[in-house]
Amino acid sequence: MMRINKLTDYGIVVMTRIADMDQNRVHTAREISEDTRIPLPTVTRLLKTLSGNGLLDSQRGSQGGYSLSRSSDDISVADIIETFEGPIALTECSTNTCECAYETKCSVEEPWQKINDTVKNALEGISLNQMAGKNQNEGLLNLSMNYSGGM
Amino acid sequence: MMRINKLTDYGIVVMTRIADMDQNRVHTAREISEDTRIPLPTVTRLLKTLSGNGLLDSQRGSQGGYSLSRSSDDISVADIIETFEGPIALTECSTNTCECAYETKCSVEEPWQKINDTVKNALEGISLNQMAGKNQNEGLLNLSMNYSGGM
DNA sequence: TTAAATAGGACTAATTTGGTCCAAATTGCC
DNA sequence: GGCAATTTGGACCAAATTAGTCCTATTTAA
Repeated sequence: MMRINKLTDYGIVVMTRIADMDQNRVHTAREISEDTRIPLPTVTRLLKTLSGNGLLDSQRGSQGGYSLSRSSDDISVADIIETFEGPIALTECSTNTCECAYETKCSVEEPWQKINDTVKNALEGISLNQMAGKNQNEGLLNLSMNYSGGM
Repeated sequence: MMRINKLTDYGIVVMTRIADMDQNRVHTAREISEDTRIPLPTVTRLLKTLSGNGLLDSQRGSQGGYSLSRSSDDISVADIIETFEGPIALTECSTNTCECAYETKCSVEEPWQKINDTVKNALEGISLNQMAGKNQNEGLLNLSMNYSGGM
């Protein structure tokens, strides 16, 4: 079904939730778990990953917790996906290590790179801010595709 | 890594290969296997799926084989992906059966639908013809994204 | 000193995926 | 009519990936 992993999905939910929260204080794993109803051990792991990849700042110890490392405008859905799944690459061909067994130079490689770029651009174009509920006015997400006639 | 399944990838390779071949005759599983170097049992299964979903016509018996069911211009990458993986849906939220446990109405649902549509449009915009080697002149793939300011 | 947090990593169960194989049905050809 | 070449349909298993949990160490405020 070509979908992102469940944990990645959760990660986006968690990030969205944090973006919706008070930016002036940190939020604990327990708080986020209760809020999202995602089990605590799982939330803990998500937050560790997000923090380890620089999307969240963490503060240890009592009164510690997590907060966005930068403005929700500056965090994209692609950022979060890549945190959990590595570089966005729909096929091996989309990476630099494409080694198609069946031919010296496979013909689908180049098209795949373009397809991949398109998907990547789409995901980079959506900010966490747009995902968050505090911006529920419509019209924030206005992606559109243009298939231009020329190169 | 958010990638399509290997079998789907193979499926695209197989379809591309068939599109590159002589359209005036059918092609056997064995022929395609030798051509793509994908093991025969696997190719067999791919072709069955593709034929069962209407992307290929099949002719049984001696001298039988497979051929494109319609012009390579009219077959998109999305068609092939959906054949193997079902409807393109990056998350549960992208489907109609979204049942986010953590809230009555999850805030990320609507954005996900738009993200999904964007990706889907991108994949629908690439035809098999564009993937095939016979059109190796550049400039055939010219997807671009427009982030318009308004709704 | 203690309690409340995060950090790091190991571990297992569940699910998905990839790949193979077999028997049946169909069709052309001798 | 019989044989050989095909597709069809489905079962099956091994491998890989993913999801989820748990334990211990470290940090920090009160």
